[in-house]
Amino acid sequence: MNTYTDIPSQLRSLGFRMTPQRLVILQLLQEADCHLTPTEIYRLGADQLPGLTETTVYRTLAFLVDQGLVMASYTGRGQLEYEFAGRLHHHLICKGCHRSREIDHQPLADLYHCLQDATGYQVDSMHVTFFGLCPSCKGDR
Amino acid sequence: MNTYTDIPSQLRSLGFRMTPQRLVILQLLQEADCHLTPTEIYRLGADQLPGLTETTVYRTLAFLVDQGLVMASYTGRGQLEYEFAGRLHHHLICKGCHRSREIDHQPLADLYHCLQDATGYQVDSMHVTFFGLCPSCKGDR
DNA sequence: CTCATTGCAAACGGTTTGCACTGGT
DNA sequence: ACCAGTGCAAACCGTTTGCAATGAG
Repeated sequence: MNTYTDIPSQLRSLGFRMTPQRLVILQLLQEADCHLTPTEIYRLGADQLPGLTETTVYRTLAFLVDQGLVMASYTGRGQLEYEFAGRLHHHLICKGCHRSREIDHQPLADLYHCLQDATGYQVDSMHVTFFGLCPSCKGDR
Repeated sequence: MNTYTDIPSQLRSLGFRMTPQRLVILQLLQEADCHLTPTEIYRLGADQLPGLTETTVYRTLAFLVDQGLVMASYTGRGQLEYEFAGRLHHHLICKGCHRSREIDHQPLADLYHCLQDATGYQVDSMHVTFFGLCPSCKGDR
């Protein structure tokens, strides 16, 4: 996976530039322990880098996803959410409190192979989101 | 599961009403062999029932999801997609051509139990979408 | 007749676009 | 100096809301 420090040179070698905006957004995503929406990234980013615009946030996120540095997922909050693509893992979202919990990739690995064999698809979305009710919300319903 | 014909009385017994709008939208979803977006449902529905509005489509879909008659899912086309909640199945979406393919529920059943045991969550999202490349798109990349 | 449901119009919020300017290399 | 990347403003599009009118029961 990508360590943080070699990303700038990695991008430069491909003809891209490392700008303050990209740095701030990458740092935010790397330091966050949860998904962030474009709006959240814009608010947090504008604190550190006044003048940052939402346009740039969207363009930067699309760029980082293209480069495989960031992953997008939909967890039901209405906006896509983004996170640093560091580690293979998945999410289990509570429909009650919207809190999310990580799931290790291992239990899904077999399933992926099984799907590939059965369908002929090259299953490359290594990020799956499940929905359910967490233990503390289970009682409420 | 729900057969189509008993839905009207099912809703009436709960104090709701069966309107032409709800009927048309239910029929569309039941006859479609794929997911439909609110916009698609509006266009198809307005053909059969002139005067139908987008507002009504959105409200009706939310209502049908509440009643458990319809399921929503996000497949990456930007809008939520809806389908009749008849059968337990999942989807595998091709990132190349956006065509989708059904996956039987069986291979995932074990995984759900496994997740429930490991996390304590009551996993109730019985609809998962995977992404990948279909056999014919695999060559293009 | 009543109240759930609809239509209309307007607001809303997230996202995208065009274009001139800026700043990384 | 060049061109990738940004800011700004406006457009865009899907979705939601308020309110009066409608029509299913």
